Amino acid sequence: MTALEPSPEATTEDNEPAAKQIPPAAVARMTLYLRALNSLLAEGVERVSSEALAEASGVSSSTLRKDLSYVGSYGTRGVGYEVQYLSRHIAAALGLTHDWKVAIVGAGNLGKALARYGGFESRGFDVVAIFDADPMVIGNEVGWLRVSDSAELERVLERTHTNMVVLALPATVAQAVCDRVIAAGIRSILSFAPVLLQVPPHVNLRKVDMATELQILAYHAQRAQTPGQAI
Amino acid sequence: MTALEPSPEATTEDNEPAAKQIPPAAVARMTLYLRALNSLLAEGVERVSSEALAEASGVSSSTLRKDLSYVGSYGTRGVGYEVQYLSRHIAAALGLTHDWKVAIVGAGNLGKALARYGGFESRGFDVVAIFDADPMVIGNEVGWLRVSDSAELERVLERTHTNMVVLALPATVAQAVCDRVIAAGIRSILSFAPVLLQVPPHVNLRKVDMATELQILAYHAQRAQTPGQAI
DNA sequence: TTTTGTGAAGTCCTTCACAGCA
DNA sequence: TGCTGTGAAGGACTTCACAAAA
Repeated sequence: MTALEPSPEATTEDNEPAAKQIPPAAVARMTLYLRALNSLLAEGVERVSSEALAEASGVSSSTLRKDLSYVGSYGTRGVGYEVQYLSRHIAAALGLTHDWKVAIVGAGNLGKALARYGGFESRGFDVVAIFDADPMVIGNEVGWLRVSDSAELERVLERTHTNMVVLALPATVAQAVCDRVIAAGIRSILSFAPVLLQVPPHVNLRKVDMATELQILAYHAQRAQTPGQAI
Repeated sequence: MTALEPSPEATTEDNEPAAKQIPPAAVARMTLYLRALNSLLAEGVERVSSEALAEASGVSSSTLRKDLSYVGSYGTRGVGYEVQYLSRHIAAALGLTHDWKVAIVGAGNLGKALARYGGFESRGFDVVAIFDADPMVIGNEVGWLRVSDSAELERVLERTHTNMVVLALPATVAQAVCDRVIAAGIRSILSFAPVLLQVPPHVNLRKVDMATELQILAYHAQRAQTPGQAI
């Protein structure tokens, strides 16, 4: 029991939850290990060393072993890791045994692309609804779904048991919709809106901004070409 | 060979920032400051304190001031920062004075969505081409562009002076296309393919994986709900 | 007086190196 | 013997706290 905590004492009356915090950087890399493991599994590989898995994931082997040590010791010294066994344990540690129902808010170019993207289902996320406020768009088919009216947001989120929301909205309306989604009880949000969203502490918000990514690339590119440049 | 080394001091006197290495985490935040500053500019705000800009960017004021210190000192003690002036200097530090021509490879759902997304142009990136290998897709209109044949990749990249490429491809073909793009001389790549890409050291690669983002959210969500759970 | 810019302290993450086990 | 698991060392980033400047 409580295989997730490497911490020695299973305290009786502890105010803090037992499971230890995994460093954010390690959590992000876990998803890489999972992807690499599933890829190996598809190739029929049964065992893998930390060296090989690290290379397949694009990290150093010491980083890999340290990361795995946060979730437990599932390898065999002198041998390596059993691919399927390790994959299951990482998935469990990440909470992917849970059923995740995802709703997309915004049926513009990006929202539709996300709804049609096959990569979610295969990794344990069910897209169960997509919303828009535009009467010209409401009711349209997008993949297997039909666009719901944003006015029905709360009702549909509840009916579909949605527990994750993706915001694919223009910056101008993102905060207002975000507030409604949170009021409806959602605590996990992935936003593609290029704007800072204010959320209460119990809500988990992640942001993806494509223009930001290009800007970061620009910095490195400019640096490689012209080392030293003022305005 | 590029002079990327973080050489401590220039041999001559150094009043200027002198192109020092900026920590990656700071570079990422610079894009937030830039976004916030441009937003303030649009509102007609002329001056801003580190406290206010930090709040608008979602960081602490000490982090903001430390980050700004990497690119120079553009504030006035006791007063704050002039919005436009600071915005220009950060843009220059990020290399956004350069003209960036972006090509998108893959005209599926995501590729098309990216091509039609207006947020790139407004932040200094010109989308100049979009490619696909499917004869049914080649020639179709996407936004202001027409889908080019992947077979013409090298020729079109050169003709359009592309210096950044976005890969919006399935995992299976991403590496092959990536290799071609690099052979064509591109050194800045943003990949949306859910696979580890192998690139030579002089190439700058950034990755965005939407399923990964959801998995990270899942970890935090599961943790908030059920503290301690085995497989 | 106000607010920036920055050494120094503190915290978090990565890498090292080897003990521990199969 | 070979490879994992992990304390300890080393670095990188963040926060603190205050001197410097307007």
